[in-house]
Amino acid sequence: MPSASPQPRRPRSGSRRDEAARLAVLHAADDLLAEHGFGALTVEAIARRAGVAKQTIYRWWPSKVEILLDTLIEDSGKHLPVPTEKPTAESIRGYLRDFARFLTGDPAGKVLLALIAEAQHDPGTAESFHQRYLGPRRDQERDMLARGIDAGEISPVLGPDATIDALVGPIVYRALTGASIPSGLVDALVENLLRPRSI
Amino acid sequence: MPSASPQPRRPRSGSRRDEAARLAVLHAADDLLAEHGFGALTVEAIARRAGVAKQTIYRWWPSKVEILLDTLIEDSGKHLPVPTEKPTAESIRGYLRDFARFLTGDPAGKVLLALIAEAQHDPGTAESFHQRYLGPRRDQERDMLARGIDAGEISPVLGPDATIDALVGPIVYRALTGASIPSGLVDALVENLLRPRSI
Amino acid sequence: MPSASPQPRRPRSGSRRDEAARLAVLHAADDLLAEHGFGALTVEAIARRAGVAKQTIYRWWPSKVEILLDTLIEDSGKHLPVPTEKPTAESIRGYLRDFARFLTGDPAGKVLLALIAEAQHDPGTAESFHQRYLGPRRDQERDMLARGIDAGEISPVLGPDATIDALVGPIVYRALTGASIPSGLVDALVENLLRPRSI
Amino acid sequence: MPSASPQPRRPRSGSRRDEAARLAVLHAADDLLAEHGFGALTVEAIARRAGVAKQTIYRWWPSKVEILLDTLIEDSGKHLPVPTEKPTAESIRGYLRDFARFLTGDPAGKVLLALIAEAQHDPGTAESFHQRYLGPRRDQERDMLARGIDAGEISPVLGPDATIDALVGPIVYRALTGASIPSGLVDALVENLLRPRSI
DNA sequence: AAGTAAACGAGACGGTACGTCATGTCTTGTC
DNA sequence: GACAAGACATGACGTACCGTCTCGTTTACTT
Repeated sequence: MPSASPQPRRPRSGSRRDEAARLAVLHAADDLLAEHGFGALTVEAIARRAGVAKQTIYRWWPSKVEILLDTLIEDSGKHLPVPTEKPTAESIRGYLRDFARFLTGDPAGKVLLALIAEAQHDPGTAESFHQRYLGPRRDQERDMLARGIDAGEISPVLGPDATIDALVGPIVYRALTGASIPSGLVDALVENLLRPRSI
Repeated sequence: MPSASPQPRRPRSGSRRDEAARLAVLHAADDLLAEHGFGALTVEAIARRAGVAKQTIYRWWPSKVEILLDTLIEDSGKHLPVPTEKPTAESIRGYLRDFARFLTGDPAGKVLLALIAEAQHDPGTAESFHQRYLGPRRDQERDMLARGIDAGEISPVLGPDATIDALVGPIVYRALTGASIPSGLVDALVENLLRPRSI
Repeated sequence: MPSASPQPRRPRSGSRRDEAARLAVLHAADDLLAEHGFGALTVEAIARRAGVAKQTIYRWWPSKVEILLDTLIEDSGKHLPVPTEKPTAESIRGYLRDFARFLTGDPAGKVLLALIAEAQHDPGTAESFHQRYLGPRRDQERDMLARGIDAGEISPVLGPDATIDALVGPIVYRALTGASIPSGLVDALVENLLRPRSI
Repeated sequence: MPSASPQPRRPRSGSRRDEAARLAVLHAADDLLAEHGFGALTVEAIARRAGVAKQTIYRWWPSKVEILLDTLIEDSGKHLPVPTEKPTAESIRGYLRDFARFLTGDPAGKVLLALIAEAQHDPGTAESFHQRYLGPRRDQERDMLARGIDAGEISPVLGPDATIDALVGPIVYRALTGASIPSGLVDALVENLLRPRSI
């Protein structure tokens, strides 16, 4: 269970990091984003709502984006795990449906969308977002696909990354444009891009 | 060809809008975004670079987002027209390839990505963006598809909107995550989602 | 009856000055000062309330101070004439009492106070204020005093200007500090500074 | 010797007020008024010249008028103390002469004139000016007078406040109208309004 | 138990941008 | 040519956050 923040830090003396403050910041950020949108997500507002000094935030997070990344990594690990066993076509379809539900229904989905957005505005965010979230998750998804291919369950018409983008892209795009994601769309994507051998 | 700015406004007397100022603002915004990123795109910076008073900007645009929308509408009309004649599978493939090139190569493509991003942060932007850009363009794209179906050139496996999202989504998603868009991806999407009757 | 504004102007061709506009501006300025104070007295507000274009104001008055001067000269000529006949000690006392009433009661008195104030802030105002109002009025007051001395009615203990300042100063000062001006004060000043021969 | 600024403020923790910034603001305001007049006295200009952030000014002073009041209170306490011992007619004459010199010669005198002026334009200024400057000083002056009377040194022909206004009014009025203040004027006022028993 | 050092709340500070207002100049079309 | 209308460049307004920097207080590990 690695902490998302910089270093565990084992000081030779003195106080340790205040876990209550860390959680308060994370929750305050989450709540502010959910309740008032990204525009209201300022360091000052987070500090105010968390009952924490600004300095405490700056001490542990280089930017508010990293706070969001911390919450996203934690939440998406819990609410949207990449299937690691029995990678059938069916389980992949299930993962994509969960992903659609996560994006449109879960508050943490809003965090993901906000980070995709912020990455367009700021190169530093893009860098961090890839290294801490997109990259690791993509690795897991590639694994999932590879195991499905090995098991003869699927036979994609595209290379691994292109396949994932072709599956995930429409879902993300619809979420970004505020559209709903009908399960028929997911099914059709899986049907046509993974070509399960059953056909 | 509707003007991108608020209202044509034909006052019975008094000065008319200064076209030079309008263009200076549009170009300043474009240039700032391209050169220094969205973070540097402040109303003050636009005014400074355009040699224009802040008030002149606020007089004609409710927000900097509308400035970007104006440039996007103008530029994407010029650099990325939706094919209106002979809608063959081939011309649709061409349109999508142009779209990919627009997103990754054209400065105006960055504007589109920035607006998608900003729409996540601000509901007002989302609203405006849909009404002034996404909606009208989607209408043209639906038309293109419909004429292709009528001509017997294509036979999509999904409904019109879902088809477009399935084609465009992966392209946009790769652009948003900073990935290149190989033409093989576009070809495969067209191949598998439009099922041209020639197969 | 000289017009207070620049020149009567007898243009060889074209329209003449619009008297209605001139009066509208004067009254608007007066009303705004009376109703909302000097802070609300902007050229824009005057134009708005007078139903007049800003340019019309700038065409005829170099600054809003000159507008106030125009109204002050007109009003103080009407409401507070310097006694020109029979300059007895009594009539001088009467003039000073009228002056006190003018300053504290008449809306035009507020204009005078506002001009004294504005003259502290702006040298141009000071210059104009002296030449167009204070100077001429002081000349009349000096005349009044001189005729009183000639008639043997009064015998001031100070020179003419110092006498007038010693009489007028306390009245103005109390008005400036928002204090009332009891008639006893005026009487005592006259009593002790003019030394009427009756004593 | 009460501090001129709002509240001493003794927060239980956190940074204290930066005395250097406070002085820089006071001096910047003084200097700007002296060098470029009231028109140049903007909060932005003060901040610029003091090398201080605008917010620092707004944090401690509700308006630029209060800055001037702070400097006036400090300077007039130093350069123009009200005599507290041996209140002879002579010492009162001296005080009035000092007052005249203060108004026409001392930079802080310009501050006093500017505040009298600004009080005409803005009721808030008037209120503050009375409570923080005019009132307390008037109290001291009344004391001075009362002790002079008790000592049998003077015997004014008017009540206390009227006497002070009759003495101070002409001095202030001449300063406001840009006139010099000859010592003969002060002497004559004292002579005729205080009736020292030696006559 | 006393000493010490980091983390903490509070918040002042120099900045930058916000969106609004008034300035004085100008241009356009009407009378 | 005067006028109403109003666009324009300029610059100050007062507010909100930014990220940095002290302050004292608390806390927990030394010694």
